[in-house]
Amino acid sequence: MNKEMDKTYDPSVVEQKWYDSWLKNDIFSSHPDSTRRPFTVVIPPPNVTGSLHMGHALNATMQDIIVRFKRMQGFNPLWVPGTDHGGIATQNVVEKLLKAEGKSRHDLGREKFLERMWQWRTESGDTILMQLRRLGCSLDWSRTRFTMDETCSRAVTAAFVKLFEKGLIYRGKRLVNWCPRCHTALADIEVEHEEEVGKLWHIKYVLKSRGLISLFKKKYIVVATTRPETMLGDTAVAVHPDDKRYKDLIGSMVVLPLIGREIPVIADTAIDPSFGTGAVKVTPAHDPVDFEIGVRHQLDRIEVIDFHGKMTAAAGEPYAGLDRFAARKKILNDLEAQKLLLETANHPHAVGHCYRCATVIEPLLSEQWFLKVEDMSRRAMQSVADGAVKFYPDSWAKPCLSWLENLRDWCISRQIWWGHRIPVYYCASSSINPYAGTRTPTTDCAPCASVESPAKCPHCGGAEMVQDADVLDTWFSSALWPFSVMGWPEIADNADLKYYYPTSVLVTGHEILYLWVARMVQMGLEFMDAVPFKHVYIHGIVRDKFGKKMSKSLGNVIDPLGVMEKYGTDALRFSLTQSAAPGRDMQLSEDSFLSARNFANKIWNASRFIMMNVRSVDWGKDFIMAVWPLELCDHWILSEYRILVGEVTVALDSYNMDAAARLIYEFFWSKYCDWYIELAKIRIAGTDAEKRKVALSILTEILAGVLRLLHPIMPFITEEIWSHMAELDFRAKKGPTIALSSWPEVNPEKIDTTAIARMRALQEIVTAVRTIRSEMNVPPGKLITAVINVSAPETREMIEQHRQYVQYLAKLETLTVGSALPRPPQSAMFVGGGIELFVPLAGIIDLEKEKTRLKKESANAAAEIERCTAKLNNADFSARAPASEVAKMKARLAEAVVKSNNLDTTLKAMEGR
RNA sequence: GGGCAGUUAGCUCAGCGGAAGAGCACUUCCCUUACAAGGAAGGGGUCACAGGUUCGAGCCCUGUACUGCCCACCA
Repeated sequence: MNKEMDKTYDPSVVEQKWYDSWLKNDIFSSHPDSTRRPFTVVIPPPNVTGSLHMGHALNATMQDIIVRFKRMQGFNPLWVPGTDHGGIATQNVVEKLLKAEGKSRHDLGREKFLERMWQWRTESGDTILMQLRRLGCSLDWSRTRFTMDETCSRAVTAAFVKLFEKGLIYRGKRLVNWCPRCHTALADIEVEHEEEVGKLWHIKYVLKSRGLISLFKKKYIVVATTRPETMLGDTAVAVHPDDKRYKDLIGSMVVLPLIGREIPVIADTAIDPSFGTGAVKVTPAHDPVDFEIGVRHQLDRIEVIDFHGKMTAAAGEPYAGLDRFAARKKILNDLEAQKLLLETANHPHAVGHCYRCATVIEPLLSEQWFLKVEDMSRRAMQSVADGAVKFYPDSWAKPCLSWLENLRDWCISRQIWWGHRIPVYYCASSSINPYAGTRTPTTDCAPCASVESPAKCPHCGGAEMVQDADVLDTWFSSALWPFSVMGWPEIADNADLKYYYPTSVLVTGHEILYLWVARMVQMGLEFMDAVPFKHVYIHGIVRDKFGKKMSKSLGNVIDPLGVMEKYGTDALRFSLTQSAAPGRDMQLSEDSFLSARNFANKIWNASRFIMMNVRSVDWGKDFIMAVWPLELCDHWILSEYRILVGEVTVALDSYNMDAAARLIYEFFWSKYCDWYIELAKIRIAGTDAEKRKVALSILTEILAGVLRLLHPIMPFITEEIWSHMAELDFRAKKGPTIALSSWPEVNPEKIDTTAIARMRALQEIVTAVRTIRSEMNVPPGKLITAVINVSAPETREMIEQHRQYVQYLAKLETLTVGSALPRPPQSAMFVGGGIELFVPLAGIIDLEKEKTRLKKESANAAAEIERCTAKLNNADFSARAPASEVAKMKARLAEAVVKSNNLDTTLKAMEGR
């Protein structure tokens, strides 16, 4: 550990070493411990199909920051890792593999196919978990869960049975969102609506002659539709009951074009008379609104599209067997040919797509299992409303509430094979058994839900039971995650559940707020009688530099693994953290990693410099901290550090990780490195061994503090540097790994505002000299002299006392301080902060250039005088603004006046010369 | 159609009631023994627009315009 540090920070040699070390020392695992407060986080389980993308990296980094922060604060943190089986998505992946072999899942059969699925999951399912290790995540790997493992599966079955027995789960033939490609039903929320410019076709439905044609003004009624193919299943035409145009047609019959079926004109208030023609074709089997109308008017439901998206036999010749879009085309042609197509208008409208494969969703009638959500939603809303679940940022509470409020029953059955099979069993002889085939039912036994496969029918004792073929929506198991990972439904002796539940915070992106977060709240309340998490921290979505969502298909993804490879994991983490304003999406480009990488290198080199010098000192037996006496810059940097610690702690406590990152960056680079290290060099290079120790002590103390503040964000580099500080005894008190060191605590009362003000004044002088140097092209290395006039005696004395700071930083050979020293000939000038500064530059100075510069300054001063005067002359300002503001303004004016006078005097003298 | 964000330097974003900030990019100078992945200095902004509140407004209020996202059964 005592070896010299390399000249640049090389993440590749460091990261693996420390992660292994953390694992070896078992510092991430957590056990219930009544003497410590728990802090629990469950990871949003990534799909087993996944490889780590930027969204995962951001999400995991945010959680790791919080968890590491809490660990250092002395909590007993538990962060549970795991993966989601990812139902449809994962099955699609394996089906694609099969397809490449020229096979379908049906060729294999359910059992063989599932074997194949498990094989795949065993081979590839842990990839993303390995990648989370690479990211440095402090997850308790001994608790790794998978939604389809034994623990989680038991919870899923138990939850289903409980809900079933409570009467909240029911089966029914409903209109559901069907994906013809994935061949399964989807929940409402799994349908993605996309605005598309479609067509609105106006079609003529001819009225049936009743022998009293003259009674009608019109011979036909025009309906408007975006989906003409569904007309084959029309069983009515609906108009609004108060629509004068159609009032007298209600009750009459029209002839369905192409088919010739006679259907009634009905009145329903669901119709908006102002849209289209005000007359709507009603297809109860293929449209949710029409379905409802159909229920109200007892209309037939004619199913004309099948589960593959093809027209059924019921659609009639010549359409039967055609794909739905081909049928649409043909129908339009046929209507056109019969002069029944009156108008084709462009019509932007939202079209539903499958969230897994983007196929256009087809509303179809089918038998599905539903979960009644009304009561659960009500309780969830209550929790959000009364703050039992608190959102960060809280602007997400309202959308969450309104989603819960408008929630309809959840379709939980899926017609795929990969997932938790629905634990419902039918008596084989029952009329209810959907899998009876040609068998003649002999009983009416109701199906039962059961954790174990029942040996016989609980109703008739029949020995043959058939399990439902469907599996549960993958989000059903996800919804149980916060307690299923801890072994629910085991409650009695479940120490984990007692200790760790409810979890402390859930960290996630807003794209799965409803899909997942809201449902966990519902399920947590239902089964645990307590919210699953107290806080929800919502971070943004990672976008590319053009603001587009990163996706493989767009080809704009930045691979986090590549970034880690190229810039280091800490650079990736810092970069993500810095841009992660709560709730706001972030645009990421390659540049941001570069600056984070540079920051890491800066930390590295500052540390290298300090350690190099620390080692060159003979400390005696121990490394002694805080050796007296301290001087101004020590008080200053300690004060700035104390401010920093307070601000970073507040930021992390309120999930403002971005602010924490920026605060540390700013302090470390612009204060600690740019000023303090430079000033400390005076003592480090000096001959006074005691002073040298003081400077190095403070440098080390603050470095150790900053490393700890930074550790949650940049775990690897901080640990590596920490290890290089191994021989310093203060470290022993703070733990063998920085991950278990204590979070810095400071006494805010010790913040020395005078020291801060004084340093600011000195910095201003240094900057002024440097500016003059730069403007007059004086090389940085060339020693020059300066003369300062200061009117205030205490400031003068302060500068005298710290002249060395100024001389060292501004590279001044001599510095003369006085109150009314004359302007040296051929000198450049600066006025400000109560001082007048001259830099004699005989032979170097360009007097014309200097005059121009001073004139500009003079004009600025004049403008300032005007501004301040105007403000002070405003009676309302003096009367209403706080006294401190008025005083500040007066001081500003006074300074500007002095500045202006000094500049003008000098300018006059220069003119006269 | 509803809702929620955003609009500040060329780019990415901080600041959210009392003198316009950072990083990157740009210009000039510097390989000064921590760091050229660096140092010093500099140029660049009527803080989207219009009203209002206030002694005072990027900052609060009300509209408007764009941009993005979420929700929604106008066929």
